[in-house]
Amino acid sequence: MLQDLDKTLQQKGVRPTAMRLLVLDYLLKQPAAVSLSDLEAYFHRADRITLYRSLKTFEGKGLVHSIDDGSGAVKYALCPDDCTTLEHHDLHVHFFCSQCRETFCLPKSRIPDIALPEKFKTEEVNLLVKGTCGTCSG
Amino acid sequence: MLQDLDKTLQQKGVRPTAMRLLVLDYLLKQPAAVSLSDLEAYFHRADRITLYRSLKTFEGKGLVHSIDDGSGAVKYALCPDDCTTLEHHDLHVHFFCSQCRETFCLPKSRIPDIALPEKFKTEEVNLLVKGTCGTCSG
DNA sequence: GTTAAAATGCAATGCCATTGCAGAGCATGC
DNA sequence: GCATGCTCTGCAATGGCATTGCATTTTAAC
Ligand SMILES: [Mn+2]
Ligand SMILES: [Mn+2]
Ligand SMILES: [Zn+2]
Ligand SMILES: [Zn+2]
Repeated sequence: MLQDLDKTLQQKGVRPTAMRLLVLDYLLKQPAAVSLSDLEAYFHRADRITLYRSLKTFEGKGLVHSIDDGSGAVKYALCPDDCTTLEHHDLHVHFFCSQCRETFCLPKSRIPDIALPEKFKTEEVNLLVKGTCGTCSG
Repeated sequence: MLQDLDKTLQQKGVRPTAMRLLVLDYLLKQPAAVSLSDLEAYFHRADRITLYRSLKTFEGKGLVHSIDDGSGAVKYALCPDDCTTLEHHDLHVHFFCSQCRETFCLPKSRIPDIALPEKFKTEEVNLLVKGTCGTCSG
């Protein structure tokens, strides 16, 4: 179990420290994206900055991607396996529930191609849907 | 000319003060969305908070809409005529140029319908494209 | 075990958004 | 014209979040 986590980190080129293993373990169990404050609340004995840097390291190595859901705090969610340092393949929709304020990755909702004016070149597309999630509308 | 601005504000239920007329005039002349800092830099003699509240008032009355382009500062752009206090019709794409860091409304690029999982309900959709704008790629 | 590199903990900073409050400006009715 | 009440404005203060510097600890490599 911890072995698996260890291996996951190694494969992405992240050195598996105690804190990083705990953070990864936590991330794997979350149904929704997490903010730094979420992490801080859960690991109340850990230093905020260390948690921050864990996330940043993970992001840089293609382990998580960041999501700006407009809530004021950036959130993070695990990437699909094929993300790397150089390339993030998170071209999926993000959903922010205004009820529970959770943010979800919707990998099945792909982002359609967008027609842009002449000469405009796309590098990255972010699509954020706000509304009520399945749980809250149930 | 100033008459026109005056009328525009009145129609949206915004009382036309000196500052608001100046801000509206400025907004009308911008090809790209503006941040509070932009306003502050231009109206260097005006108070930042007053400018801030002008934008907020405009936003509340359907005169401008706000855009979170991920640059850290919220930007504002004039709404289409049919926006009101209650309803914003800015279901268009926003484009952030990573070169010049300007943000543009692309009203002609409509946002396609997004297929969501069962029970998820859409209230609002934000689509932000990052890349290189026409001017910078020219 | 020694040593260099990487990670951590703590303090400090900076930027942006937002609010409270007192004074100025404006519109209205008398 | 003048008093009155409401809105707008200016200034100060606050709070949240992201980010960095630096000294110390931990880890990995030799
Ligand atoms: Mn995602
Ligand atoms: Mn727009
Ligand atoms: Zn919800
Ligand atoms: Zn550009």
